[in-house]
Amino acid sequence: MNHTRPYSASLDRLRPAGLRPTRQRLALARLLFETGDRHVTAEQLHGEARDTGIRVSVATVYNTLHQFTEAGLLREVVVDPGRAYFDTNTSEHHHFYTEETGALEDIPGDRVVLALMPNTPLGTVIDRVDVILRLKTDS
Amino acid sequence: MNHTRPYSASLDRLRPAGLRPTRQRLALARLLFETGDRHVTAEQLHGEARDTGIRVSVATVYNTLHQFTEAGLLREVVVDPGRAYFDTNTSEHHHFYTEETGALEDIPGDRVVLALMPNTPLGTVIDRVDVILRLKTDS
DNA sequence: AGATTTATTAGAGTCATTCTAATTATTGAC
DNA sequence: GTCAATAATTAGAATGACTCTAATAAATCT
Repeated sequence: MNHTRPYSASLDRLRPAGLRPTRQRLALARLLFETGDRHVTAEQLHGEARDTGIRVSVATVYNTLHQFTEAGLLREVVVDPGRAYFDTNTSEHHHFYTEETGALEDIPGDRVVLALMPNTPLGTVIDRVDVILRLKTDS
Repeated sequence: MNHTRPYSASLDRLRPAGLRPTRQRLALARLLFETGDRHVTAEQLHGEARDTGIRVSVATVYNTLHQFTEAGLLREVVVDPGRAYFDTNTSEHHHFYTEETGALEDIPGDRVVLALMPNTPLGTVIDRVDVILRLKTDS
């Protein structure tokens, strides 16, 4: 970590996305991107910001997560009807999800291979392929 | 369709699940299972019941969908953070989902083949594998 | 039939998320 | 740098999907 220009990496992410480097966006970008790949909910991120002494409203956390997703900096992962997760790893990969605990993690490397590509319904094309391995604790 | 004993098929579904054959459950079962495979939300099913002249509360629609799912008569499909879909096809299969329209449909037959099985995290086993092909309308 | 158990219900409550309209920050032109 | 123009942030209200509560009603058991 470079403590002399702590925001420069985040700045470089926002600029090409056409997002003004506001105090809130820079701070949230640091929380999201400076500790390796991670999965967060809006509530979690808002809590972390609070704990780090950053004053940011819930609305801004939601706005920022969606703007980052649009800009390709984040990817939304749909595993739970009722809460949205965001993944800082935007490369092609899949997920383990443990419903009981809410734990969401990337499936390492190329451990999932899809041999597929059915014909899509008329007038549509594939936008994304999501594979979720739903886990339960073994009893 | 046998119009002389219109509820007998539904009855036969409820009995083994240990669910009392109430007026509401029988009516909802008919809506769900008598028109081939389908995908519904609670709101949709409640609307259909209303339109068919069945008086049933929202709470009961939710209760019934969850009880049917527990009993293995339905399967929940998670594609949208914010609304739950239920699928009357409980056999192993996967889904197309078009976010723009909310359209959810089964992927026919064996058109998806997963070659996988990564090691799961310690203390867990795979409960279910979900594959969602997210579609967009081609422009 | 009467007692017991289980379901249903209306409406209040909750939770994640989005909206609104007012305030504040950032930018671009001078 | 200053100032207007533009865009972002905010608190709090609003929404939407779902769950809970505790009272009533229906199904089952004896």
